[in-house]
Amino acid sequence: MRRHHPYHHCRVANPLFHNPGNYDTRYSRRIVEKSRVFTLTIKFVKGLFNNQMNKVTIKDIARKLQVSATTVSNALNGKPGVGKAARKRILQLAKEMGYQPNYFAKGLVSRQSYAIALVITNIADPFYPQLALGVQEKANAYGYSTMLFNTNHSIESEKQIIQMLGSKGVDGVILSTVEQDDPNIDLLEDLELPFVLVNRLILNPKKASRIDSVSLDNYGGAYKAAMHLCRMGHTKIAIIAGDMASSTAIMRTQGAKDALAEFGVTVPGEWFVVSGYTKENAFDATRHLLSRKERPTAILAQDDNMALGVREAAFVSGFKIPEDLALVGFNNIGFSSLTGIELTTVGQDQHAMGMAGAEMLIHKLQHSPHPGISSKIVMETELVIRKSCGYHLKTQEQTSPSE
Amino acid sequence: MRRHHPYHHCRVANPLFHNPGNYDTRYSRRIVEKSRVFTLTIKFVKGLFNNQMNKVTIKDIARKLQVSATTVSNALNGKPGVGKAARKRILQLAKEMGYQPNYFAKGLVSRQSYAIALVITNIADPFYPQLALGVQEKANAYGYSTMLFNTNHSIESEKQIIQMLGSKGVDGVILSTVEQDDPNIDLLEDLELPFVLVNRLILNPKKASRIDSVSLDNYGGAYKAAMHLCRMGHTKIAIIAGDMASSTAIMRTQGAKDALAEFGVTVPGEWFVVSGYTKENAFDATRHLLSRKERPTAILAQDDNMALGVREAAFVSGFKIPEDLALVGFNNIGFSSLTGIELTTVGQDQHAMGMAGAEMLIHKLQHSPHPGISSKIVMETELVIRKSCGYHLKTQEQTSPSE
DNA sequence: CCCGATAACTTAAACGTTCAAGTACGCAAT
DNA sequence: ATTGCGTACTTGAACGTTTAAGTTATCGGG
Repeated sequence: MRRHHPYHHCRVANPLFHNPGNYDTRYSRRIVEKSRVFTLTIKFVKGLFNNQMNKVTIKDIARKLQVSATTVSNALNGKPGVGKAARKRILQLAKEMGYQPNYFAKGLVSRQSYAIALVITNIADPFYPQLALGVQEKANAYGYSTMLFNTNHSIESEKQIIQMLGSKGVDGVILSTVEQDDPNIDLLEDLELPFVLVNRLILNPKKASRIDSVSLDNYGGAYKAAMHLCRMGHTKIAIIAGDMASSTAIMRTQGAKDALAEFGVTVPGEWFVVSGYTKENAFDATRHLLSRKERPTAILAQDDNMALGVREAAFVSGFKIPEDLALVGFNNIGFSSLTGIELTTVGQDQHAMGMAGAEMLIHKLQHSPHPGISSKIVMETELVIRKSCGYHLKTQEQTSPSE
Repeated sequence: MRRHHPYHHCRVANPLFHNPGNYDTRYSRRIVEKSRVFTLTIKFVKGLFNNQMNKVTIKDIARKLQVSATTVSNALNGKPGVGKAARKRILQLAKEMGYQPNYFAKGLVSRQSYAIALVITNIADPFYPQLALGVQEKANAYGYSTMLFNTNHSIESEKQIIQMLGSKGVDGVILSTVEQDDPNIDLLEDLELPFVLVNRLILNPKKASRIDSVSLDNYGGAYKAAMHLCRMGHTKIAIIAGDMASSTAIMRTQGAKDALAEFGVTVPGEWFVVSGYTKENAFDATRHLLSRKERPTAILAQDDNMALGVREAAFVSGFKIPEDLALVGFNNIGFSSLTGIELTTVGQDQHAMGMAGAEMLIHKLQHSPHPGISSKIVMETELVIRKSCGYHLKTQEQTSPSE
């Protein structure tokens, strides 16, 4: 007996086995292009559509109970000056009538929205969801809600977002800037919008003392990672950076170079590549890197996403990881621990970072005018050694020449 | 020459080579526990800390130009009834003084906040970031901002969020419910908060006709996936579901079972496992499944995360994928295409889904009272065949017995 | 018995905007 | 010259809440 439904003839799309080098972002792109939506609009009858919200206000409650609006307000907010009996009746009736305080009226007089904005480069980067979750959990715990904005690494778009926030009524901003010494920080200061930086650190000494931040010990993390490669005997090491504009990239580069310097290793110019922050960018950069005559034996990618791109490029170019090429990433995103990937990387706790950022901002909002104090949190990193660096194959480590 | 800095003695943490079976979420947990933060508080001098915002208002502008507030308002909003010269002067001065409209006052009278809420189960699930991005991009394009909330699969927490939203002044809600027939949908209706469902579909016919949604063709996707396994000759197939409460899981299960039924295959009770939505849940479930005497030759995981858990469990139990066990996932998250993972899965376009949801909600908000019309969008899926199902090893397919 | 203090309440203004209803004025048609 | 009308503008109320400054009534102490 044959069932009838629309999926009977199941189409097999883009069978990758026809395409053995299967690292392919065009693949996902193809899906995107192909995805169709079909809409069906259903009519139904509904008695009367009541568009205007017949919201119950404080005044409605006051009228019904023959008291003043102020008394109702005080009762609802647990303020003194309301008798026990009256308070009880008011709370009771408010509940019955389904009273919901009007957010706008409240905000208009109190000048507080209990909303904060989280402005990051891109929520689809696996680094950020955990951070966003941390921010949101902590904010919620304090009664704040969180608005999310993505700058897509564009200064211009960041500027627009911040300007918009100025009149959006958020109490404060948690920002992961696009660039080191981002001009939009000045904008935030001009707008007198309280903010903290997250995953970024201001290096400019003129501003640094003024600006709160929760950052990562990127220097130390990269130092440890590079040190590790040196100890494994590598001297031909390439670095693939996302950009050189953010404090993150600057510190990671510095940390790596300082570690290498201790072993007397330097990275030649053509082995220091600034590729952009995506897997695809790193893929292209690595293919190029590996096509030359002189090849590195190890690559430090400044981000796990990029490391995954390096990995794919190595495979496509016919190199094995770690046998032919050692690879170290940064961030310890969820997938780097999977069997077959086992990426050596530098770990941290994005969730805690988000929580710390939110806590810091809200503290600032609530205990506002501690003039002249700024605080910085720097979070520890941890080198997570897996198989992509080949450590499990080695029997003996090099020691630092200086030790 | 020895450089001095705090990272000289670089600690190597948790070397996984001591721990060969390295699938270990305790691993990341350990990092979380270990992550320390160190705070340094820096004092600096700042002239006078001006806490109260000396915001410029419409009245300030009006006073300076000797016109009424209404005229200023009209000029700024591009409304008619303002002379050319006056309009120009007003706009000019507003810019000079850095006028920012007060969001609360505006909202109080217009009853619009131009903010929508996106309520999902968990932003850290790789399914959602792309969706959130889509929502946010579309919302921004219409001048709306997006608030993000996570329910963590808890009905209670979802309820609290929605109740809070009632007085938070959002114009509408995009919701990915925790459960099929979620009681909080009634709550949203009671609060008269416009909403659309995303990644969910209401099956209950009494409510379905009233509720807007953007969902996935989960039935069709699962059907295709199961069909594929059958065509490859599998008859011993297990299904690992996240839950059986959401429409997603219900439809995926139904689709798979219908496809299997066409080949006369049924899934015995102990091979249909409801594990929970995480990689770890699926890992445990699979270990249990594979420890029995009678084992399936293929597993349908209803989610790529879970499929990755299945994969790790298979490796730990000593089985190879796809040789010993075929594996199919669902969602086509970014990492399923990596070399060495190459998960066969069902793809879709989360970004487009988010855009469609936002578009639908905003349309609803702006053309509000079309009484008696609800719309549903069902998005297509696509079977993405990679290596985890063993298709690349096969030479011949089975044909459906009914064909 | 009166005074001052405290508690329970009320009044009215304020927050910054929009909106409905007005006024004033110039200009064209009668 | 009067009417009518459109344009440029003003006035005052309204949105729902909080808050400062009242007004009563009650009570205990001297």
